[in-house]
Amino acid sequence: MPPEGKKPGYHHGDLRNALLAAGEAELAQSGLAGFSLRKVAARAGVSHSAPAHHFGDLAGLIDALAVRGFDQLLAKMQAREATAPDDAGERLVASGLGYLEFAAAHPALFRLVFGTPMRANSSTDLRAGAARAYDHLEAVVASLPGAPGADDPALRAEVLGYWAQAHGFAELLLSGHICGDAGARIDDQARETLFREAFSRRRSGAATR
Amino acid sequence: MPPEGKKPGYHHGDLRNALLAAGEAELAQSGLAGFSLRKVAARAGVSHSAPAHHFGDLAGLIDALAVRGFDQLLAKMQAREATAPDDAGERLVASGLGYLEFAAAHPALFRLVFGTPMRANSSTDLRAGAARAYDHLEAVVASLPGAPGADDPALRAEVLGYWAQAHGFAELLLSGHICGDAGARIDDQARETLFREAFSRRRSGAATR
DNA sequence: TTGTGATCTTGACGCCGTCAAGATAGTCTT
DNA sequence: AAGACTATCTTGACGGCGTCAAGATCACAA
Repeated sequence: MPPEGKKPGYHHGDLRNALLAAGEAELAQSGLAGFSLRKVAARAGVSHSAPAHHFGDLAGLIDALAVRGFDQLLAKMQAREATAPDDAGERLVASGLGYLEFAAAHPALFRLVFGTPMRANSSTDLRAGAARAYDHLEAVVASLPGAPGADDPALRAEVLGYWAQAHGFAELLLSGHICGDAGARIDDQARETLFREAFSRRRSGAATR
Repeated sequence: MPPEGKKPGYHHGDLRNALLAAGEAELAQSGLAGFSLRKVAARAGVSHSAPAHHFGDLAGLIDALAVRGFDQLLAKMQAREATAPDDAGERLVASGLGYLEFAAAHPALFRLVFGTPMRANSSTDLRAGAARAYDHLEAVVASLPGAPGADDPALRAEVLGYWAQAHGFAELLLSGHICGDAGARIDDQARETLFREAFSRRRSGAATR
């Protein structure tokens, strides 16, 4: 039976995607702390070791979820850029705001994506997803007036500088180190204006050297 | 028996500190993934539920380790600043390099420190440790020529901008998204020059607006 | 000497990831 | 059409985990 129709009992038909969806739902609802293979399986309505056949082990499921997470992150960035005025600088700011938007909307998934170190044993899918996101950011940075050329190694430093600032801002937000005046969770709008200010203050060059 | 001499059997004498040291050793050796209360207890040579009396539960031990981690992080920043020339900008760069140095030297502890969100239920010790680190960075930023005044809300944005960039760089390093040319782990020296370049490119103001 | 409270151990519980073995259902061959 | 094969999913078991309740041991003070 193709990935259509109800579950006829023993065989699911599209269990892999169902498990990924259940995993995202579990992350969104219960966070990353108590994330468990058995809960995901139960949410999908299958036995506790059904996921093993599709993902191998817990690391495999996390890897697959991270691939989807990277794609969603990139999509958020692009969606935000599409709303920006036709200016390279504004597009870069919008890209960062999309980054923050994703982290705030899916904190557990964001932490999962960047939680497992990207090593040689990571799946090629995951490496490809990360490369897609990086390449997109690089293209945005390269379109800035006065940016280093595509073959200039300084471009890498430039891209990493922007990426690090947006990523650090997102991490500090999720860690609770950037909060409202009363220590409460920061508002969506306040988050954006604060990032805009911090981001453009840096870009205008405040000080020495 | 005061916290001196060998362990006379049943009572340890200084178990709390011994458990904290064992926890750091366990983090350094086995990382954050398989970190377990029982392993820490075993490493300290006590039964599996001895830590409960001193830390309550696993979250309590992690909280206490995070407090020490914040202090070590701040110490690394200050140590690096002490080696910098007497210039506000250089001191800021050195502070960031100390931040990176700590993250690279104690990756699991670094992730533990920023892993658990800082919420209202965090211990006052932890909040104080985080505040000490922030206040120090704020002082360094405030000493920059042309920096906003201590009462100017723009100072906060400025501080967060610098913090976010250093923190993001550290996180991306630990995530393996900043690596050498062949995808291998980046060298200590290469890390520093790359951060210096990314950091100062931003500060010199590369582009529009 | 006799408590008395702090400290640590022992044992149990349920949840976890993983593995081995078996049941079931499509698919392919003849 | 019948049988075999393979992919898929279930069941049951194992050790490790955090946590709790109960008991053992020690330091110290009355």
